[in-house]
Amino acid sequence: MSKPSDLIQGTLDLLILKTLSIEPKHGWAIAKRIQQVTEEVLQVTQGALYPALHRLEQQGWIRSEWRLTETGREAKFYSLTRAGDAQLKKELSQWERLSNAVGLVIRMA
Amino acid sequence: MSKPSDLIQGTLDLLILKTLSIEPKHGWAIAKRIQQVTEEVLQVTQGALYPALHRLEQQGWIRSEWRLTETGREAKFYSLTRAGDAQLKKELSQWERLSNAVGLVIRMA
DNA sequence: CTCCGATACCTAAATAACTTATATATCACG
DNA sequence: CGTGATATATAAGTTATTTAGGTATCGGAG
Repeated sequence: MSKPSDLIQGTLDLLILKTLSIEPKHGWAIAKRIQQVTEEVLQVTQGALYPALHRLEQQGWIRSEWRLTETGREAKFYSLTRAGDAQLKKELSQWERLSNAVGLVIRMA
Repeated sequence: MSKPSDLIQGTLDLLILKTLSIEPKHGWAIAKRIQQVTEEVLQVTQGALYPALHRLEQQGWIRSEWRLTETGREAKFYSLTRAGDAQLKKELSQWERLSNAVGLVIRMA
């Protein structure tokens, strides 16, 4: 099944913000979605997930609200704030910048 | 001059190993090379550089030797070991795997 | 000749993000 | 009624980094 290998440090905020930019979701669903989209390459464990969500909420980038899931269970739904959208754009361009730079190094002759 | 923004956490070992796979270099020169190749996007500070070099040497992935630089100064030259070359390949494929996964998330509809 | 900026090495304290482990509770299913 | 999936959460420990120091040599300007 290939080892989990998890995350690239510092990208979790970006992954969460991007996921929420599609539509509001609760924590568990965010993690599931990221794993699904990446074909299980990225594993978002609870110990990383919940602190990250609280971090982002404290920054004012996301906001939460208890609602019912499709399956009728209580869950904390998070949605992107306007500031969060701006932050997402920042983190996206930062990621492009840095990951391209890594690419330059690993492809250097 | 655009903010430094430095590194993606966990990629420094890869950057160093790759740089040394071209040719042996001393620490200072490794840092300079990475900055140069990335057009100053990646900044390798000394506080990150030297501990990383010691880490890699302890793992047996690089080996060191005092020699003279082109400008006639003593410096510790590092070169890749066979194990280091294997490790480089591992880290390269790991990077591809993970950074592609991030790409999937940030490009998801 | 002396001072300064660049080269070259190094370490320590603090911070941040993550991993691992644990805890709780509900729901669906057999 | 017990188990596995859903759902949230925190605590302890690890690790890589940032920030801030410290040492020393060399070349060139003044």
